[in-house]
Amino acid sequence: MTNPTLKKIAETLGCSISTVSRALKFHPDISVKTREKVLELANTLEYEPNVFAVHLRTKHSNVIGLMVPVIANYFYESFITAIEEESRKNGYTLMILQSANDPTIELANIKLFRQNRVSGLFVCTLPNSNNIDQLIKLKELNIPVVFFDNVPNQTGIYKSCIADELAANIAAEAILKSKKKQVYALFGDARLTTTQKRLHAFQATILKNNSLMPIKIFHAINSIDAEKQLESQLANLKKSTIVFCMSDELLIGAMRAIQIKKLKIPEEISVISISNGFIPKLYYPNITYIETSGYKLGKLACTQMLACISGAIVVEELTLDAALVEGGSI
Amino acid sequence: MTNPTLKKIAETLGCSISTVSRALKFHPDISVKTREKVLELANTLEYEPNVFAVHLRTKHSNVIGLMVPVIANYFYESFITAIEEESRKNGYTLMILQSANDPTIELANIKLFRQNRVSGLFVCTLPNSNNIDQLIKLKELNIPVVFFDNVPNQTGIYKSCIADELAANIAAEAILKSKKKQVYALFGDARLTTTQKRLHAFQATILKNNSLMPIKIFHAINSIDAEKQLESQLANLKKSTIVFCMSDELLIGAMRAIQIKKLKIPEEISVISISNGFIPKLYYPNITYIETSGYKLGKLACTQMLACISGAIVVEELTLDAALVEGGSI
DNA sequence: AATGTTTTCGCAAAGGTTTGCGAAAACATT
DNA sequence: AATGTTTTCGCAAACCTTTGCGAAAACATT
Repeated sequence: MTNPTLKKIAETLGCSISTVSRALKFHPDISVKTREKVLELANTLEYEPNVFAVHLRTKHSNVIGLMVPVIANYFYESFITAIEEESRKNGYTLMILQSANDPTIELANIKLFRQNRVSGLFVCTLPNSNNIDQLIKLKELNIPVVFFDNVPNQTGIYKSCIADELAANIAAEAILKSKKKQVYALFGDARLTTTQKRLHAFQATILKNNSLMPIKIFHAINSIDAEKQLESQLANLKKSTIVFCMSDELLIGAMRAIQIKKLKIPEEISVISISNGFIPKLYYPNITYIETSGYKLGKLACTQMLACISGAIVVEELTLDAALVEGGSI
Repeated sequence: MTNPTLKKIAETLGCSISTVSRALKFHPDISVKTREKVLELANTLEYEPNVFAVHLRTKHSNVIGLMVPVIANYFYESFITAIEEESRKNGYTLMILQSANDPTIELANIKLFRQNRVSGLFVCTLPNSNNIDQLIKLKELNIPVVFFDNVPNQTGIYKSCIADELAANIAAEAILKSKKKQVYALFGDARLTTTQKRLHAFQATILKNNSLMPIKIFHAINSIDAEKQLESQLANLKKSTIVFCMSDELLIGAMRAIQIKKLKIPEEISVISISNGFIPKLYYPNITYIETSGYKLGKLACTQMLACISGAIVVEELTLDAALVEGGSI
């Protein structure tokens, strides 16, 4: 018998559907004797509740949505890993969609999440997103939304963030402490809130210390861009130079430029980055970095999400700690 | 009005539910006049069909399942990226689960996929999986399963594979051509079918050429293991040595060992790897590699899956091409 | 006007589960 | 035996959509 249902079990057992349903969930109304009978038949038939019917009745599925610009990214993949682990542990499954850096796709994905009545949604918005309103409207449908990484710049929404400011501060302090004579600081897309936060905190720390360190700020949108920009600077490299990268993506580009020039780290050039930790350890000496773990952020965001779903009172903005991990690159 | 339904629209319009349903899908039975009325109200109310009800009725959801040991992996993430793209384009959403190298979780995940009546399932099985039968049984429920990467060693199932043998052959030929005096060949977990295939083809090619090249074969289960094993070999490095890595994971470990020893590539040691292409380009000179694109494999597997779902006759085993990408590491 | 044809729409069932409420059955109390 | 209490279970509605079939309404033909 394929696809056994409550009805079929009831019919073969000569009892009602509701009895079967209740027996299977150990409802006290059902006598032990009939419960045993039901359980036995259900087992041999390998009965499994039809999730579609359950969803229809309960009006929600145990699915958590997750949208990222791209999956194939050192940061997002570790975030996703954490979310998947926690979701599974808590009886949820994960619906993952990429917005592919396209606001149109982003909007279509939001619609999909809405139609699927996800129990909650993790979103990293696009830098050029125009769909924030649509996301906020999900609250009306009782779908909690937790923003992470690139979060909208407004209050009244749930956010789980890297300690962008703290990380940038730590980086700036490490750079000041190094007393290098030239700093090249590579930042990402200026439209991203993470970029803005990191840049602002970075500059603030430098200023606060009244440092006369000559700092050149660059904005690069990807690793190739970073490589090119740094390469042109390295043409006439001064002694005692340190390169700062605000992300793994940029670090990759910077490292390529440095390797092509055959510069020895840290003798001829120093490097420091904000990173997940994976990329810095590919090189030797390991690159010194300020850790911003996507995995830990995922765990943090999950606590926020689960609290939201359970209806608890939730802090709007959670921030993950950041700490310096010494490599040998300074 | 929250959650507008056909019923509500019908009531406010004073017509029947079926009329509304048909009007919304431009059924010819419905007159233009009433259709317009329905459409207008549905628009202002932002009506969206309740997917749960649709699923219950149609007995399937447009969800494709995907199970990998871990998401955070250079190969899988690109595979996932491709699957997500194609799924979205074809109106499917993706349900991603990790088996986390635990057969128990793998089994639980299979159950989840079954319960959710996924339209199809992509699986990379675990090396120590004992759940192959469960996966094959899904066929009875009309759920096509496409195995990829580490595929079971049996016929009668759908597989999308890297050209393991071809890639290993190309690597072996490149190594033979290099005429190096010592070869260290790093292979992965011996229980994986990919490892077995690559090792076998590698050795066959070497043998076929009657080469007297001294080759040392190693098995490493991860990058740290690879690093340690290679490190002990590099202690007394002979001139004219080449290192082969059958995967990115191993390449990372090998490169760490090489960098720690401060060996210059390719002057003091040569490197060649089978890879996705991302890791080899982090270094300079770029590591020469035989490309096995997870992204392309994803696209290939999707064609197989979509054909299966549509009920077409499908070739059981698809194999992706492989080609040498020259870096400067030999 | 009577009959035939087409257009337009509603009834009702099906898909499977859950649950409030009521009823029958079993048992206990006087 | 009559009444009260508890145990045990079934009815039926609700969740929402889809669709075969039949019926009413509108129109055309003779």
